[in-house]
Amino acid sequence: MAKQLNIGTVEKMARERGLKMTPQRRAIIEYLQNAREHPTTEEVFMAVNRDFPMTSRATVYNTVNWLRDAGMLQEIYEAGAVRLDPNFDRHHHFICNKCGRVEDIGFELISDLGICSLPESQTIESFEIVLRGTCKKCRTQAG
Amino acid sequence: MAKQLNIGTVEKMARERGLKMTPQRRAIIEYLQNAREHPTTEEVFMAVNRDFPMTSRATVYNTVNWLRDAGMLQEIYEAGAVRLDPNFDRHHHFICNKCGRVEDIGFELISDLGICSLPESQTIESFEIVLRGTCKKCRTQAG
DNA sequence: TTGATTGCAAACGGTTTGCATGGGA
DNA sequence: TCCCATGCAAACCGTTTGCAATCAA
Repeated sequence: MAKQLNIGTVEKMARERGLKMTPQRRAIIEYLQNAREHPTTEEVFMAVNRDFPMTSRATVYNTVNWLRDAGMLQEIYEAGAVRLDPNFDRHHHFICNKCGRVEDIGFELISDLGICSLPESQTIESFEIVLRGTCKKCRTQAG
Repeated sequence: MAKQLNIGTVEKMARERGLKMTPQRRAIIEYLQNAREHPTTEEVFMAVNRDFPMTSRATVYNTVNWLRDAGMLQEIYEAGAVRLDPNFDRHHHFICNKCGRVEDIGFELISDLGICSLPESQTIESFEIVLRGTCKKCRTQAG
């Protein structure tokens, strides 16, 4: 099972650290745990306020940073703004050159990364593969 | 030989497109073609002005965007600001988790990327591997 | 000569901060 | 009750834009 942002785990973590669960935080986490589109913080802000007014931008940023620092949210740096990924299991990314959509690629789908002759000047702790190309939607639209 | 930002190539490209070479552009390109540290635009601005006052921030951004659009400069999106990479040959990146330093990894040093079972919903045009860990400097300092 | 490029300053968009009010444990 | 969290607005920082003056071709 993939490690995925989950409100139960967040509540446990909050209790352990003496932090509080508020309706705003719950709404943000509930939106993020189902988000498949790697939303920006602005998109989270708008979506949450559609369902649960009023949550301020500052609260969205606070909550997102809190989750990120706790390792429960991955940030993807793209042009313009940071995108959020509730999947914190090891995985890779596909970025569409046309529309900018970011898709998760399961870690197990790419195998045999042969690091054959890296000079030993760095200690490698993790790696991620960023694939770029055209997504299904753009490919069928462009013909 | 790696494809590397080079003032001769830029001059040729400028001539072909009817664009002008100015002292400011020359200074920016000369700095970038020797830069090994993946500078931010702000760092380019400061370095160029140390040697060649006065070049405005706007000019640095214009020139960088022009080179990027011509495919002669790669941008690396990291937290905070975009970093610039005069190496536009295929290569991978190593990012230090401690100091944030970005190092180039030769494309040929990592082989055998086995894409074994990608669903065929995307067309892959390129890929880049982002390695994360501790760089030599931070490793020896931290002991 | 002439249109691309420059410097400047203001605008812009994403993110952070300070502070008084409000609310969860 | 006691802090933590909230909303708001201003600040911040990287980047873009508008404009008049300038300069490479």
